Amino acid sequence: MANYAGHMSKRLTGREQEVWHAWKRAAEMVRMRVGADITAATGLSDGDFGVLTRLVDLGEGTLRQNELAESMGWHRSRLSHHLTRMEARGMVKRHSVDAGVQVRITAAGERAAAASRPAHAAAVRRHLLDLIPSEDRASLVQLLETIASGPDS
Amino acid sequence: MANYAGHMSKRLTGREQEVWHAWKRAAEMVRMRVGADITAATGLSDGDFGVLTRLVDLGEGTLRQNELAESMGWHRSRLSHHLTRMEARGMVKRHSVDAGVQVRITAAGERAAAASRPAHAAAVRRHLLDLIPSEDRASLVQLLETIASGPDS
DNA sequence: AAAGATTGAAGGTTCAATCTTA
DNA sequence: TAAGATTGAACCTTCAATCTTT
Repeated sequence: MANYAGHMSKRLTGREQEVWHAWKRAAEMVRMRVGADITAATGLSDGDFGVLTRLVDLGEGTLRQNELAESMGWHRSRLSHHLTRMEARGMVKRHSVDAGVQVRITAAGERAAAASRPAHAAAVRRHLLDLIPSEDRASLVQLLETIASGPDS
Repeated sequence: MANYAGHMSKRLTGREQEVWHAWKRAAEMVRMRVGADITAATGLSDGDFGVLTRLVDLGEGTLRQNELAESMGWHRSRLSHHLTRMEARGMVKRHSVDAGVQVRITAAGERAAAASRPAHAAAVRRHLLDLIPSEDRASLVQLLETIASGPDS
């Protein structure tokens, strides 16, 4: 059987493995390092920080739950569980509106987000941004967006 | 206060956020998509697959637990919990040796790894490799390795 | 029916404390 | 003492089933 595009073989070639392993290791390392730094400095998880800052930056304090899920790239149930935990800690409040749920940041959530931004920025710079030569950034973003949009786009 | 290298500001600039969000979204999407495809096709998680194939490819069926943790980029306790679950399912066995633990793949583990390779290769190609232009691969790998090696390297 | 959200159970990850052995 | 490994608790993620509203 022919193999014109390299898509038929039953396992990854050495070159393919090299890309895959480099990708996985880098993604895992950045996730672990940024997560550990943020949690140690602020007590928030990376997910907490993402929720709070999106509410502030995208919605001036409030978003539909579904918009929030979309902007984070999270599935509904994941966000639902996460908001349940954050609501219990007083970071956000939910109330139902037409055909959905509105999520609003609390005063405590705003304080936590504001207080955490410097540590978050420092961690992201240290573990990711500073390691990318500035002349590579634009093309990297384009590639990452292509990857994020997926095979069916 | 001066800001020579862009490292003093208390939050990410728009450009920095663009890189960080693109990175996070791409990493999350690839992880979710590959994970879902593999689990649906084989019943193994991505972690299971990584453990089994490393045992086969790097160690001809057996590795020190510590070497395995290092090659996966995992912390000790994470691997320990994972191996406990895999051992309960009969995929691997552990036995202690000089100053450590030796992990060995079982016959069932070998069968599972072999049976899963095609689905794994297909998922990785579909959700990552096919989306990277081949002329970009070498430079991407180099960048990912720089990122993985971290700020203290 | 379709979209948005929730739930519970099972599996995965982290942190700190502990244990074991060279 | 130091390195390798384990444990339990808390937290996070996934999946499938369910519920609610339009």
